[in-house]
Amino acid sequence: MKIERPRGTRDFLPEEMEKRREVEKRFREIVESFGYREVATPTFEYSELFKRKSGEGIVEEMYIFQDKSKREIALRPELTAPVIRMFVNEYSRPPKPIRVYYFGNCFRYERPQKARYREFWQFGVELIGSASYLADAEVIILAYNMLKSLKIDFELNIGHVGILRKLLSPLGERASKAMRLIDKEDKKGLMQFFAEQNVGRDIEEKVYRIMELKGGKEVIKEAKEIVEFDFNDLERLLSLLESLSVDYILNLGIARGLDYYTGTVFEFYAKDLGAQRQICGGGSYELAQLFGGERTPATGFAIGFDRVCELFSEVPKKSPVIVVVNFPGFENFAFKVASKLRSKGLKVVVDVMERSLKRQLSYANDIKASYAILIGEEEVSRGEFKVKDLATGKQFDVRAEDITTFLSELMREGE
RNA sequence: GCCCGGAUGGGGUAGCGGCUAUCCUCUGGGACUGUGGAUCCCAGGAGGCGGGUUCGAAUCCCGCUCCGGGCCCCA
Repeated sequence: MKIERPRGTRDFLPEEMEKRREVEKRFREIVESFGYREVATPTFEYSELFKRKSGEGIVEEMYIFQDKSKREIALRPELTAPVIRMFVNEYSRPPKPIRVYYFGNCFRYERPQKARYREFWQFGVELIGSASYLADAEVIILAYNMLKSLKIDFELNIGHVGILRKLLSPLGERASKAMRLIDKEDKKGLMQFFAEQNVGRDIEEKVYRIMELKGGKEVIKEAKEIVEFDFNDLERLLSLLESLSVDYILNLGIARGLDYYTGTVFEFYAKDLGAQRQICGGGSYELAQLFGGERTPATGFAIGFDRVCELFSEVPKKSPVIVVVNFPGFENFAFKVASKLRSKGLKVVVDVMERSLKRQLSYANDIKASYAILIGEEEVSRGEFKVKDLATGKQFDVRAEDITTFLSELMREGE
């Protein structure tokens, strides 16, 4: 009986992995160009960390187990909480703002479907210490650039939780519940809630109107007529984005069910991804105090790495491979030549199957090698190797001592 | 937790009650003892699991498992 992969997990074959590494490489280059530095946190944490952030309800969706000392452990379902925990525990002293990024696997016990897996990867950043709209602008621009670098089709939606909260402020504690319903776009539940709570007709109507507001900057004008709110930061944020040619849709219906979000929130949606369209989500928040730290403003986002990889269609360039082909008895020469070439940074493959020359060349062809170096009696006695261009079939005699420079130059030309 | 579809060699498939389970690809070898891609030949490898119906099941029925898509959820 074969052993299968656990449900919701995947194996990545070389081709897939090369693509993923290419995406990762581009992301790293961009975040680092913004001055973000990488951090890593444990794969598992006390489940309490995530419960505090997201509520008891998420227990259902987490991989939770007891370790041998009866500690309740959870495989991380996301990375913002661990990063903020790290900030609170041991990284709160550096000069503000702190710019960090992460790339790691996360685990959620959910029903798998297209672009949703039980083990998945998140690439994200946290910008900690600033409450300014400039911080929000920076991370939005950063996410925007990252996704653009993959040449994928997406739509950026920006909202602000403060507007709806202001509107709901007369409800006091009960506002959170309403925010959750708005977040879910549960219109029925919302109407029922308003009725039960005896919320005034006036507020109810205004909430519905705000939820519908979607479009360009002009939407703010309409919003101002509905609710008394300081739109200054939002306006400045949007102008800044516009001056940098960042396309966005202002969507005041974006809400968040959780109280730690403080202001700007944003989501990136991809076309052509079925039900799981969201490829990036973020916003400003305050979490540190929930984990025993000082109240600290932060903003950040997480990109659904697997989802963007599915959309990324470019085939990364592969560096050329050289195959050393040898006749029986010349294995030592083959290995030596290979070592020499590798030390110059070339990718070199030797025969380890003790096959015939013919089969070795056939294999070279199968793996799409660029060049083959032939080593046998003739070559060794003359102090020369034959270098065969596998694309053209042309063959050159090259002196043994010149082989590395000869091939290095060939590779440079090929670029 | 709910709904729909599916499961045949490593990958892609045909058969849909009855010969040794089809074809392509793949992998290894050979034709061809110092030169790849072509061709030919040989070899390798398969009906998810359990039960039922039947003289006989890959095929029909039931259950389970797993996979895919959607709902819910999405921190």
